[in-house]
Amino acid sequence: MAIAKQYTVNELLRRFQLNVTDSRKKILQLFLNQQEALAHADIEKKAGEKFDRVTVYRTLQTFVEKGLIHSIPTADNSILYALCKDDCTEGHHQDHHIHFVCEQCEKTACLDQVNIPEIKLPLGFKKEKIDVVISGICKACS
Amino acid sequence: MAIAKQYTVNELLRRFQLNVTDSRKKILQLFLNQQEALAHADIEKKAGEKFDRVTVYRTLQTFVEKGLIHSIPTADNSILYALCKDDCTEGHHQDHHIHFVCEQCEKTACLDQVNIPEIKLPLGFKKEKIDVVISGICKACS
DNA sequence: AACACATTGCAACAAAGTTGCAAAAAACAA
DNA sequence: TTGTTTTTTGCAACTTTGTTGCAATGTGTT
Repeated sequence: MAIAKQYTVNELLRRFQLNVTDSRKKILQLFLNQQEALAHADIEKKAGEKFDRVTVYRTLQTFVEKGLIHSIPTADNSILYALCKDDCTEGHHQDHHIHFVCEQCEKTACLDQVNIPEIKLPLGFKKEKIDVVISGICKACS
Repeated sequence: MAIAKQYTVNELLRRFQLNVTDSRKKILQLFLNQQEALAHADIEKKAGEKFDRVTVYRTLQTFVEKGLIHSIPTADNSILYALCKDDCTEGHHQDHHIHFVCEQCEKTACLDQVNIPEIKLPLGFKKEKIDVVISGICKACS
């Protein structure tokens, strides 16, 4: 299901079969307003009025399960979350885009334009999902 | 610097300019005996006699800094460690191999044979480092 | 052996994440 | 709208994970 800006937060939540609540609206809005990926801590801080830490955990988990956002593991052992641009469905994320981590501004973005070339695995290995994280200097910083 | 099995643990530690201690020998031996990547928790458990949690943290950190092992971030927000097969040097890891996570046995391995194809980034982005994690079913499980 | 230096383990702490449960809010039905 | 059911929230208590300072111990060197 595609997440496009023409939908309101309420409409989006409905489309993803989620009850419309305050925390979900605020947190989803955060993602819509934002280019780069967000960490749990960012969300706790930026979500305007403060929600309980537990609520943020549970909201993110729900969003991932329903396919609104996907998670990106990072080198420093934390998880970032970003909106799923398209064809992510409940339980199965198609992250066929790459993630770019800027070493200067430390922001992480999804590069939707870039395709991941086919990678041939040795005999016997079956590929289900591929995650590519490239770090370097982003467009804004160079 | 290449890590080959013909060297003893002691020799390896010396070569990487590390003092030879009990915990370092035991932990390095663990990695040498093992195909797949290890999590901090695995190491605490498997390291025969128990070392303090702090010692394990510090030993792993030292090994990463000196280039004996490299770390692999995982989707469930934990870090795995694996031996560096070759050309990793102090402070700079050349992880030009991919990591494969089996969804069945949950083991993570480095596929050294597989090369990462060139990925063209949009104008303005400068690539420094690339991490590829593929999940699916491994050879042993299929 | 004696020295300098590096490493360890303990304790205390900080941060991150989880669970159960009662209260509050949302959805649903009449 | 009102009442009923179901979902979500926030709190408290807890577990797990990771960090820091420091005294004691171990390692390398002469």
